[in-house]
Amino acid sequence: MSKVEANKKKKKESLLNTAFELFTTKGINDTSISDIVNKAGVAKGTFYLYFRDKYDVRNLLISHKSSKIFMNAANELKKQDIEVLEDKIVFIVDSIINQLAENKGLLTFISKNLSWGFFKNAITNPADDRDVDFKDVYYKMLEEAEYEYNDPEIMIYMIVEMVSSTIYSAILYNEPVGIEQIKPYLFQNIRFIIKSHRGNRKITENN
Amino acid sequence: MSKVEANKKKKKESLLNTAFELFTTKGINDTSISDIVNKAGVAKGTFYLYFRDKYDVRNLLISHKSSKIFMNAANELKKQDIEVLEDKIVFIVDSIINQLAENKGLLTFISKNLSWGFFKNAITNPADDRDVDFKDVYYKMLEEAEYEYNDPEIMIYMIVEMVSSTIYSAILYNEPVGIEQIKPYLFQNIRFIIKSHRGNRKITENN
Amino acid sequence: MSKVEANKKKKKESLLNTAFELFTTKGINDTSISDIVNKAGVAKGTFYLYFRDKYDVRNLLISHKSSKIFMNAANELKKQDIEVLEDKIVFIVDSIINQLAENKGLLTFISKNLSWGFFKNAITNPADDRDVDFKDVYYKMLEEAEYEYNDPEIMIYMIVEMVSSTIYSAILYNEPVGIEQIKPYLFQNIRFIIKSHRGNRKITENN
Amino acid sequence: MSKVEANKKKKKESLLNTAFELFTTKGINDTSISDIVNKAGVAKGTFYLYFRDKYDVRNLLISHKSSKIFMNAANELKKQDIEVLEDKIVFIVDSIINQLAENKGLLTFISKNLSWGFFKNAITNPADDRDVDFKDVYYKMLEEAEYEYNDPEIMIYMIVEMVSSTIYSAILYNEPVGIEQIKPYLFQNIRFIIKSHRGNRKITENN
DNA sequence: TATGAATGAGGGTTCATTCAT
DNA sequence: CATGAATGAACCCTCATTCAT
Repeated sequence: MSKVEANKKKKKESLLNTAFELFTTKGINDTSISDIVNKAGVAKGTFYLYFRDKYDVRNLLISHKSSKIFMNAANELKKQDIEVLEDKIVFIVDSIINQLAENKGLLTFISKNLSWGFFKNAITNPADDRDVDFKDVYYKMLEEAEYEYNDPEIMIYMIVEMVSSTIYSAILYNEPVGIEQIKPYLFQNIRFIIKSHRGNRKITENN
Repeated sequence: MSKVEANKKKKKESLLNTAFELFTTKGINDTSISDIVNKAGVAKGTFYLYFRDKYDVRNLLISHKSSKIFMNAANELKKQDIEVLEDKIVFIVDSIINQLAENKGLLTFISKNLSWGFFKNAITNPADDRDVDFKDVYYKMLEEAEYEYNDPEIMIYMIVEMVSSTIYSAILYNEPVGIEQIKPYLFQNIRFIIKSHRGNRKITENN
Repeated sequence: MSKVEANKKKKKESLLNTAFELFTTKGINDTSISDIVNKAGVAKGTFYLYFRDKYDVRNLLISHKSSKIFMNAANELKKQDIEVLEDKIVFIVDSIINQLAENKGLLTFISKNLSWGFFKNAITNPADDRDVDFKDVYYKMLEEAEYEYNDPEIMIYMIVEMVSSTIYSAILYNEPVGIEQIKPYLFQNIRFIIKSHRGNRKITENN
Repeated sequence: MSKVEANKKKKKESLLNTAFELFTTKGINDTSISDIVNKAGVAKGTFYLYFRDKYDVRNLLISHKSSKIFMNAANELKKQDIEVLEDKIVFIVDSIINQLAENKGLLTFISKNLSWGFFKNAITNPADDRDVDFKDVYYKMLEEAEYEYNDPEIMIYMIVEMVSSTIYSAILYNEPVGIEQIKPYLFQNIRFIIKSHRGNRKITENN
């Protein structure tokens, strides 16, 4: 029984991995279900046992992959000794950018398919146990911060949108300039956005 | 001769309009060339007299439509009596946002299909005589400004990307909040971006 | 399992037969894949499960059909008691001619589509287990012959080309004369070709 | 008026030449009428003023081109001082082979499209004033010969078929051997064919 | 569960032919 | 005579989906 379960999981996993590879290399439009099952080495009918269609696969992949990226960044952050909120967020963004710069297929895939609504949902309702809850991390960071912040959701929205749209062409096409040249401006803007949402300084026991 | 020429223009125009309508309602992936020609009332072969494929149509449409929007904004600006660079740009952005809020199909269409590389090309190499040269307008605004500006291309890139990505979900889904609530933050960020690129004050005859 | 396999074979066979019928009546250029599948009573997609395109079908048909013809001739020869090489080859040619005279569609089809390169390949690399290896038979005949022969490949090439080109218009159009009137000349020429390639008489135990 | 006539002729000529170039390089199946008129620089409708379809063009071209080749060979022969019929025919064949070996596109074109019936018609009913009457030349050669010949039409048929089918793969693919290696066998066979049709020696005034 | 043969609608594209100019 | 815009039938081929095994 457990063996059967394991086998099923393996098959699903294999389909997801194969689909991801094809989506990031050929694009989702040019990837057929035939392509996926052939490469994964399973029968066509099997695909429909696990997924409704390829867009179903895409959604799962985006959730997993973006969650993974964020988790990596969050884990990196933990190892550091950073206190100020701005520094933390910039650190995370920097880590995410670096991961995406290393994996341009993934960047294309996510950029072309990610919408804010979906992102918000994916990141706050983890589909998989191993997926991280971004919202938790974010609000914990805010709690630990020295200041209070107004409209924190708008704040993170602006940051996410600015970052996600800005890095795409810089990483992929070095347009208008390479990602490393964009970073200083980007980080400066992030800091500004955060600062502009800043409220009162919190009164803590330490003060 | 002129009659034939006029007829050709009309036919091409008709195809473009029909394609636009279908692209904005059904999406480009779900729009077939058959759909377009059927709705436009021409034969299938006729499509290929004017366009290479539907992506060719898409590119032309994006160029025309985004140029049109910008032109409207620029014309509005002329009627105002605004002097400061920040104010001018915010005014233009505001006008563009308002136009897109009025035409959500267009917003979807442009957002899903516009890339910076293409935008840059389209807007600086107008395909049509009636299309405006955005670059000209931008650099003229810089010339007239009180200050000099560093890396003006990066500056406009950041603004364009931030605006284009931010307004999408706010206008279409009121997520995370409605566009009117986003605007103050957006404009504030724009002003900050501009300010952070500011160089020396220019020495003019008036000083 | 076996039932499925049998069904597949039947379907492929059906497509091949239908294609053959259409190719020989309408010609390959005027036969579309739609024609084939309609007549065979299968779906269009099914065609592509078995063949790459109609030229793939053509090649298979030529291989099978020409192999079949030759096999019939060879089998007939076995029943005879013919010793001399010239007589053997003339017998085979005669048998082939008679078969083609009986089936003019096949003659047209083969003549219009057979090239020496393809023939050589098809006949020496049988695609199907049931297809005969012409080369084997030929070289065995040479071995059993009383004499040795120079350039046997050129010899058979000349014979094949002369026969194949000569009989076409004689059989189909009685031009310049009917096939029966051509035969004496043809056989005479074959004998001459063979004789002109003759080398030494072999030394056998009987001598 | 004459100028108009000349212009018409020029246009037709241009279409024929262009079609020939395309037929010999891309093949007749892959050449569309659009291709022809585009390359020839005339309007599509113009094509239909001169030809019924592309097969009409093909037939004209085959007549002209094969007539031209034969005419060249016959003219070469005149310059020689050859008396014996066998030598004359071998000389002509050799000349034709050499011409085709120099122009492989033409060889493919003619081989793929020439049938004996058509050849006979084309060569005995010259379409153009400048086209040569092969039959005349042939029968004149027979008249001048030392012997009488039986079934001269079969004789030339056998020769033409054997030559035309034999040289194709030798010239184009060096299969089974190159054309120069085939020639000795070919010429030997031609001589044999002629000899085998030989009748009585003619009684002439010189004897 | 897993298979993969079969389907057939529908996609993009080409092209010979016509005909108003 | 010459043009070339317009046609639309017909082509090849793909592919998501089903279902008997």
